[in-house]
Amino acid sequence: MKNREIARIFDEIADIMEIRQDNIFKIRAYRRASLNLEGLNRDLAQMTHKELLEIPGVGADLAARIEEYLQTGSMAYYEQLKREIPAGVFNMLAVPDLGPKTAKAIYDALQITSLEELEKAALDHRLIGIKGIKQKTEENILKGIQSVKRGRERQPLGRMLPAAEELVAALREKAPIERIEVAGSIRRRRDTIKDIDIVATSPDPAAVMEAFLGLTQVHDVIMRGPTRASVTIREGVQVDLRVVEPASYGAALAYLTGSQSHNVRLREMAQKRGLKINEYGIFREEDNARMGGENEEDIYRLLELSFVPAVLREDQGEIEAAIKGRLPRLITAQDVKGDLHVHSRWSDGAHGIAELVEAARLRGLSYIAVTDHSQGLGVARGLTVERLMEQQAEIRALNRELDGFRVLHGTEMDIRNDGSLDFPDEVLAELEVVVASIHSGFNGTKEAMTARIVAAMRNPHVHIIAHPTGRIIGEREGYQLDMEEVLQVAKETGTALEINAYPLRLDLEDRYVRRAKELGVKIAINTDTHAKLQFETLPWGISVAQRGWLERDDVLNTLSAEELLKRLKRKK
DNA sequence: GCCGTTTTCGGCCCGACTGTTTTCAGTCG
Repeated sequence: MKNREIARIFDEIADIMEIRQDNIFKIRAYRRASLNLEGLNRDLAQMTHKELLEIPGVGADLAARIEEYLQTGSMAYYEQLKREIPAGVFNMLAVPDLGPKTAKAIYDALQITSLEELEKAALDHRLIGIKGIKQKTEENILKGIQSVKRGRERQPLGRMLPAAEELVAALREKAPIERIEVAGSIRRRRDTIKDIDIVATSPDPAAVMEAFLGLTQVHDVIMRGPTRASVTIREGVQVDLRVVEPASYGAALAYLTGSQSHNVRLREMAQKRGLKINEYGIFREEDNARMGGENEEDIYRLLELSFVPAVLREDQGEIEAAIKGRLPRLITAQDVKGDLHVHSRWSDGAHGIAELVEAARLRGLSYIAVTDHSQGLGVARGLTVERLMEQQAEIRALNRELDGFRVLHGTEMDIRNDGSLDFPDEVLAELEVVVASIHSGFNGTKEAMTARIVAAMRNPHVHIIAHPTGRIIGEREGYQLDMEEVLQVAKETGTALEINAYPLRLDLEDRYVRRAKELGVKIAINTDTHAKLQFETLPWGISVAQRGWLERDDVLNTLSAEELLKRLKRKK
């Protein structure tokens, strides 16, 4: 998928134009388009010209550049701009706090062409004396180079949300705090996170700042002011804290939650109504009278918009929907009645089926499908046909004893390297829920991997494709897949795709979830539980579903067990 | 370069913090 590449190119074009001191609004246009492409829920390569023009911030010119890149693999305008600017200036922009102005000044003075040369120049104190640079700035540039070397990859939500909640708990303990919340892309539940944003109110803001800077997790202080401080924590992740007056809490929370594009849109709308939105509140332009800001709802109300949940704030059509009052009624965890992907001790799970039932009941579920691995997956003690049938007998016996809860018998069947399935049709016909997935041969070509999944979906007994891309966030990329093809065949065959709620999977990705909804492809939100505590991960999957605009009826396992079984039989 | 329940031309979100400055430019989010 070229979306990220093109987003990066637009951002680099903006960088170069900034160095050239081009028109600031033209630069912003490229930045805005870049942001929106990065968060886009569709594969650019699959979109028509008309659809490209519907992307916020993309007009005729940028659509043409996107198409040029998709067709030729390069963008003439970008290549030309890059030739006009020395590589040295460009390379320096990677250093935090070193922007286009300073980079150009350094280049003009020293003709530096790489970060290595920049580091050497800083160590030799040759930067001092260049316009606006003294000792402190030189030191900061050196620090910045170190942080570039360490790298600052986006981190999995699965690790950053717990880290953020730990910081909030520590702050609550050490300082007087009224309201406090994790904001930013964590609150929007993006699957990867760049930094942690926290907003708080307190009767003693200075005490909160002091407590924050003194937390044991804090590794380095980047900046500190009366209302705002930035630090890095162990993992090299940046944490920003904002402390505001209670009357500003909602405005600050909205501001820090973003996305940036969403906020810019709201501020533009406010402007047209003679209002001004900042992180302190929403004000009337003429006399600066405060109209609201204590709660986020004030902002949407004053703009005559439906309240937009944080998970939707990506400037991907939610504002248009909020104007018309047509936002989705997002699915909640309470809507989910069962879990269709659960492992027991029969294969690689840690608990017996009865224990799993008990745990699922406590979570408020009324059914689970036990889907242990199939025979081909030796490492996970996959079940032979004989063992599968023994398991069926145990589940039938258990169901006779259960009241108000049902165990469905299923399998997580391996899709073999050649696209064939690990159980024959007559065995699959015995099962109530057939989940199929790939566990090996991840290095196949896009065509081969797509063909494997498609072959599985074309089997009339396969109900759900589990963790469709196989990715583990921060550890391994998913295998290559033509997701549009997969989605089309899912629609055609009536096969559901899984949102795997395991925090490091979150696979299907949100943008494909939204595409699935557009096409009418059903989604199952499953925990892939291997130990009973893992039922607790359901909310992670719900967040992905919400980011994909899903409502209750888009999700298979919001049905009762009876309705579900009826639905699943329809495929055969 | 984009965009339009005031506009197809003339606008374009808003503020904090730092370092180097005697009032602000640069950078970031």
